[in-house]
Amino acid sequence: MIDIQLIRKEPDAVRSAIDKLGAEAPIDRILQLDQDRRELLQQVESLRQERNQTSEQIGRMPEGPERQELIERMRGVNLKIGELEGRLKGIEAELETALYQVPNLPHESVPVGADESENPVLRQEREPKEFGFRPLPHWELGPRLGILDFERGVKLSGSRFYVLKGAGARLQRALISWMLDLHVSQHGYTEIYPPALVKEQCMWGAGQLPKFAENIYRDAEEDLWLIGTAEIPLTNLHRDEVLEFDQLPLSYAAYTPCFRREKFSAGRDVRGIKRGHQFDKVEMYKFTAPEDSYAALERIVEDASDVCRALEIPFRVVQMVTGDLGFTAAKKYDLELWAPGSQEWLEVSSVSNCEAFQARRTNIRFRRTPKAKPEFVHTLNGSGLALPRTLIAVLENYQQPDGSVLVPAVLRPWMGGIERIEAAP
RNA sequence: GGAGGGAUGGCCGAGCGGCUUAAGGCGGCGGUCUUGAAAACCGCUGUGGGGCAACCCACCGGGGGUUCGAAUCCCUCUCCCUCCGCCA
Repeated sequence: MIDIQLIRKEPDAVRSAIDKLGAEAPIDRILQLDQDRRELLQQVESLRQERNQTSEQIGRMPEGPERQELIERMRGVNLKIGELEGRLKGIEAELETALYQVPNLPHESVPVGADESENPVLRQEREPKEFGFRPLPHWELGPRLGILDFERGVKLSGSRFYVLKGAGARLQRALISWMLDLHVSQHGYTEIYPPALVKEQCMWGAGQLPKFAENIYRDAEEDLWLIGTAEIPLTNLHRDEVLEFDQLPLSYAAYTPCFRREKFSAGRDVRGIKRGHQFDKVEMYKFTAPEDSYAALERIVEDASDVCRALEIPFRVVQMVTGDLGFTAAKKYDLELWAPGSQEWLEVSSVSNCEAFQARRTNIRFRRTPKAKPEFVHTLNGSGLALPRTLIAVLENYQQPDGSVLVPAVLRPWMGGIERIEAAP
């Protein structure tokens, strides 16, 4: 959430920032509730002060009519306190609900735009190569090679599920291990294996709730929710902690499965493995001091870019305009790999600086000096990378005229030396 | 799933319903002493909120209740520990 102080002090700036997002937020209601809350709070506190002082006095008094009279009076004061507290509680609950609905505000450097069609492409590395034949989309290539089975995926779990088999399954596993090793040994991340089921509180903390409730799977009996991204457990890893300044930045890399209902994408990308209900992802995550977060954002884009570079597949970096920032990001970039068979740029990574938005929701702070007041950290996340789409890009870019697929050189050590994936005879 | 035990400040650990404004200790910070350090002694040592100054309010795992007054009594939930059952 954003800082209530900011809403209180500069409501017009907040309103215009939310306009740029193309979003809506109950700013007027928040201002009213905030004012009501403070007025009530002062009344309640002065009554409580009276009760505390009088009760102490009663404790010291001998039995007698005077003491009884004070006790009687305090009964009345208590009644009043109870009534005011009830009202205060209601207002605070409503205020919190309203604050949780306010999206993060865009950083001043983010270009204003209505939607994704206005996202500028910042740069591109490598040109799509000439194949000399018509490159196949992965949904044809995979089944022909016997490494991708849609029918059996549907048999097991319904639409948007598939089975990877043989060299296909191994290729994904190789990608996961290689990416994690790259981030851990070359980019300074600490590997984390987090739970894929988390409490509802974690969903609010990471900003998945309240907006994306329809897209989340959850257990009907327990308070356990399936993560749509490792960003969720990683955000909450340090919930309610006060970190030391010299610990920062904390950099984590995690491999997890991700689960999404895809209710918002009904009918879109139904072919292939581009958008499923379950997919794997390697995620990068950082906790930084506020003044360092924008340098860290660029750093994560580079870390994700290194993956694309090493795979020797054309990719580009796209900046999200204000209208495409989503709920939690103040600034966001996407990385897209070229898929020559599908003939499209595939979003394989999304890199965001959430500033203090998630830290405020999860109460994650740090102290500059041992005596200093705790401040909220900044949090950043970026895919590094999403597996199915990376797999698509590898298969489609490395396909050969004879229908086989070469294994990218960097992956061969993780593939037991296999250099080429060929259809079983 | 069943039975029992527990949860108190950064840590350990006391706490008959009212001088608890949470004892005491450890650790940490500052000071005195010292050439310096140690020791000793003295003081300070949480978070959030409101006023934005003095100050006030809340917080003893969470929530609710009893009372003029709750760390303390009652209900409930969560987590941890021990044992039993089940289990990859």
